[in-house]
Amino acid sequence: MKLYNTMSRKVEDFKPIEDHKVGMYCCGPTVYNFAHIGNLRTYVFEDILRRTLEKNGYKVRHVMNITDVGHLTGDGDDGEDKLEKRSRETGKSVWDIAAFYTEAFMNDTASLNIKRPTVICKATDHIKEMIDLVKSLEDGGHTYISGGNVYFSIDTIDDYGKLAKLNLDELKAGARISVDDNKRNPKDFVLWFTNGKFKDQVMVWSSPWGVGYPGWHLECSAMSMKYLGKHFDIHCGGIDAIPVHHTNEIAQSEAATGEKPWVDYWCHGEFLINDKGKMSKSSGEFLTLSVLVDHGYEPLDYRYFCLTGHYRSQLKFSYEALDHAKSARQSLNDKVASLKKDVSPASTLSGKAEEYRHAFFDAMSNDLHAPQALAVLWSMLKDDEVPDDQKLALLLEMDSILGLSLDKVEAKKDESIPQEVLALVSERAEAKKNKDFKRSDEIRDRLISMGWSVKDTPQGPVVAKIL
RNA sequence: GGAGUCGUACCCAAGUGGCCUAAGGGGACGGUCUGCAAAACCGUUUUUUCAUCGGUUCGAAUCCGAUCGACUCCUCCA
Repeated sequence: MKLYNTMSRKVEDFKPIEDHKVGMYCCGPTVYNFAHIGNLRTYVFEDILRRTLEKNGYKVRHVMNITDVGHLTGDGDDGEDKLEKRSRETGKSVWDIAAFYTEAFMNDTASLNIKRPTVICKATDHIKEMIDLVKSLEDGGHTYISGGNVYFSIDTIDDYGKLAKLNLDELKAGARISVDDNKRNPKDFVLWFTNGKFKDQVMVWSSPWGVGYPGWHLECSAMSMKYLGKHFDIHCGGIDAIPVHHTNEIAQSEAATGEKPWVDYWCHGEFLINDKGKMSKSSGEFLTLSVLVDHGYEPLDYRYFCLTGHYRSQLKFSYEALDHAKSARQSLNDKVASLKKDVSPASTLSGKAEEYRHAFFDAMSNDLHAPQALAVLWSMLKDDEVPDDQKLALLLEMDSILGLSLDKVEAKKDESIPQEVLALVSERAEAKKNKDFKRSDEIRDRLISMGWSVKDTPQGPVVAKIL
């Protein structure tokens, strides 16, 4: 399979460190608020990546962190911890805030049918590992203490910024940001903050440098290496993480272990944007999954919507576009339901079906070209040369990557229809037989007002709940 | 100020030198079917057209340049 590697800026053949196994680390959420649908796009992308790897025969160890501490609202030491800020605003404890939004996040991802990572690790449970990492950096001469904080000195390594292809001289010259006077180099970053910066900081731990809390890049390095080793296959995140977060992770991880490369493949998801540009928690409408649900969409409509664009392209969100995805998914589900009613999935595929199967999985295995794969799916559905039982079998197999829960779509049945409705339907059939169309239309209108639609097919009337 | 991405038919969105007279979905419209609808199925919207202008090439949506427009990053952010 092929994957685009941000480090090389090329699509590369994927070769794992160990045969048939993949270690994959994904930057998780900072749990000070709900995730918006832009955040969630990245987790859908990572889920598709994981499922595609699994489909290609790899056993995937998928690790994701929960950032429940130390994520500052600003750079340097002038920002405020987001959790503490939220705590102050709401009157709840930081621990309650973290627990609440962690659960909300897990619910969101579950409803999007995102597979649960193999390991979910919280930053606050790994302070010791972070301190150890700082210690080894200190032993290696990569740190200095200034203004009460422990900094990583990027001038102690010779390839800082390689992931983002940063030109350090130009950055300095064009720097727009206020430079922290405590830093020797403007791009140096804090490994450990000591206390005394903010009053009433709740989340603090003792360390060799005093009571305080970790810098926010530290957790991903410490936890990924704890669960995946000093060298692992894939590290994922949003593209915004490239220039600062991932750049700093690489710097501190490779400096700490002395091993390069730390990670073989860097995979980044592009942004979801709207008319005004990037979705953000601070400006514009704060679109969460539950807002979409309130508007009458199902979470999987949004998942389908994500699949219609390539993960490395910006995707434009609008309710109109989401409606398209909803309609498409509805008709896919209808197709599956009617196939399930008529046939059982074939145990083997042949001829044309096998060709579609290859086309689909080739598209997915080629840097996750989901839109192409969907096109293959639809062409296959419309192809009369593919028998229905093979269509169903292939759809279900495709869904192992798409994750649209096609396996849970129920075969078309009349079971859950109330007696009252059934009685009206047969009364209408009787009226139609007697050509009493006035009466039959009355009944149809009444059924519609009750929330049921009637469709007259060659096989007789079909009743369905109006959604 | 610096770095980079993108602009595809009504909408979303693939395609990144010849198999493109541009996938797929959505919408709209027309047809079949129907007492009428709905659903389903078929067709049209899509023959030089891929922001505009110019260039390279036997050949460009795809490469190069300019222009216009949109966006992202360099600052917490998926």
